[in-house]
Amino acid sequence: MLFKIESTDSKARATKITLNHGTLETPIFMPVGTYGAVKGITPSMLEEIDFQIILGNTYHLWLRPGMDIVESHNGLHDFINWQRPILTDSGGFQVWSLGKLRSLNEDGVVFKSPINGDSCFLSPEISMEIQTKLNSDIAMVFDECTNYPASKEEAKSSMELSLRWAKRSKDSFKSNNALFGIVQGGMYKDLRIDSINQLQELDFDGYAIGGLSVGEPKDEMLKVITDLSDHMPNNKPRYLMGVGTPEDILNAVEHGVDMFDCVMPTRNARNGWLFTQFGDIKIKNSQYRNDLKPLDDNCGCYTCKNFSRSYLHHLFKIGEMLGSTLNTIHNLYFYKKFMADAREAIINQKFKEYKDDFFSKRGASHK
RNA sequence: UCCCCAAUAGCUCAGUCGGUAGAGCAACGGACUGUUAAUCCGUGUGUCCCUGGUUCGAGCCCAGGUUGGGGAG
Repeated sequence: MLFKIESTDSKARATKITLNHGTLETPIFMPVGTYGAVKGITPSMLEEIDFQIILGNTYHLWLRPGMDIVESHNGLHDFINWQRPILTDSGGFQVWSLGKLRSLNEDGVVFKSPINGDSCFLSPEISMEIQTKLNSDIAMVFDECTNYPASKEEAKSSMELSLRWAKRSKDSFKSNNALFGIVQGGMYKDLRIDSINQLQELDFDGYAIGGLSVGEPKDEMLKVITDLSDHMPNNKPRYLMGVGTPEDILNAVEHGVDMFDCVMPTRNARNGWLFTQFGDIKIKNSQYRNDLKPLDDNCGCYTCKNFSRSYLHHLFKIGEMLGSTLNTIHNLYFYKKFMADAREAIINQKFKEYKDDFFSKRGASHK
């Protein structure tokens, strides 16, 4: 993996990350394709919008279709016909989200498969083995996502377990792909700094901030990001996991984060929530029933260039899958565009103006 | 002409022993942050077909009628 900082504007950075299947230009948003599919949209549409990397998930792909199927395709890229970079999450977050269905010990996590109730076991070593078979360009260490809220003792012991698992992940990872560490520590600044410092000693290819967007208030999330901004290594990519709204993302870019993923543009699209530069549109609302305008006059996406709000309203109301697809195209294009604009603004030393303008156009309710 | 059946929310229908009614869908809102999510959560004032009767009390029982469906001549 090659990493190069091209430009900075205050703490915000524009960088290039070269991986085995291609190069990322940051700040970058990565659409989520948990099961090896970005829901509602084809790989060719993703290429047309020009996404440079998508996510897959160790946990889900391991349970279904299983590694034998992926291996018979020589890895995830051929299985899903996506030849650009892929990042895989380790399964830590998914196992955490199973809640009561799991039990955790030093070795790893025992959980019941939500698919058939089978007892399954996931550990750092197994997660690394799966991710190696998937051949993702970026693998993530197997971590424990700390609950919110958590006492300092709980957050500390969770963070320390994640560190021990990070070391085991690193030790067992035999691949020429990249491996990122994940910072934990709850909402506690000293724990977060301990976590990043100790992860750095293990020397990962990049560092992710985990354990956010788990129900905490926005100001606490932003505080963790700002607490960490001066402690994360400059010469490596920084990835904020699972975030978020456009405003959350730009706030994090301002504090030096390079990479983001979130289900929000794709999931919200399917649920009729469309993002635009002038604020968000809930397309199912009756006010759009006979609205002949596109979602956004200035948007260059396929949906906006060809279809009215009225038509999208109709498709949503009748439950037509084309509505999900057109909405997904629009939301992903919006995310791609505002990230590309942010990158350009950083290169032109105008990030602060860009961000202020973006926030004010979208309205105060989106902070 | 007679017999039988039905009539309850915009639609399709529940409604127990008589105690002034509730589901699904639709409609209208809201939510969604490393996807168990094309998902989830809210919002129901309605001549219970009409008119009488019985009863402390009727969507429910009785009588007559209206409308619709089926059957017999």
